[in-house]
Amino acid sequence: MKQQAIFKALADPSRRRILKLLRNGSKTAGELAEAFDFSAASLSHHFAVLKAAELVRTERRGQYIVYSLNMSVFEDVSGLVLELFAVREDKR
Amino acid sequence: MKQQAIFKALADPSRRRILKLLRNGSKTAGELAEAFDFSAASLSHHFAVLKAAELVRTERRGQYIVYSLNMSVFEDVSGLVLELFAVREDKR
DNA sequence: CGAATACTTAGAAAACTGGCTAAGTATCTA
DNA sequence: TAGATACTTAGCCAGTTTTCTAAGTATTCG
Repeated sequence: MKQQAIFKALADPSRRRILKLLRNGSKTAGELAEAFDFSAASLSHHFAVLKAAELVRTERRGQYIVYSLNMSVFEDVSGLVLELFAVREDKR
Repeated sequence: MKQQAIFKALADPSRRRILKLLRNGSKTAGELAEAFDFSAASLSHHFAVLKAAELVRTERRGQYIVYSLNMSVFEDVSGLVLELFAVREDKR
């Protein structure tokens, strides 16, 4: 789990919006792009950041690339947040 | 609740470390500074970011300034994370 | 094969971040 | 009141991030 990559990915509002758009199911890059004003290239950059954090997974379907939430990282994220506040002996 | 301020504040590893240091109780700016290598001024900047996100509260005690976790925001943060992944009708 | 579609990668500019030093404010103590 | 202590604020600089356009890759279809 790439803690820093995850928090960094979540720091941008557009990327959080992408995650929310994916909550109800996978979407192609193009479908996601419809929700945003900036260029496909900029979107693609955001996808890359989300992928680096393993928050999303991709799958090529013909000429399309389908993005979906990586739910297994969700637990990691929840754990990280808990860890920030939960009282315990310092581990580091 | 300042969503963007919260995610931005959590994006920096030093700031997450500050939060962890505060889990077991309040600390003065000076006590916190002992855990870091950089200048008091830089630390102070990080404190300001955490305060802007309302993740910490401060209280002056004589010449010291005491920092403590603002636990009431903890629920907000958890909620924000849940919201990113939980399936539901898009609200925005 | 060649053109069209769907994305990504590269490279550059503008804005933001995170560090520093120096200077300023608040409080205590002699 | 003067000096020391504990922080914060201001201003600066280097490195990162976010956006764009242009160029490149993968896949489909005629």
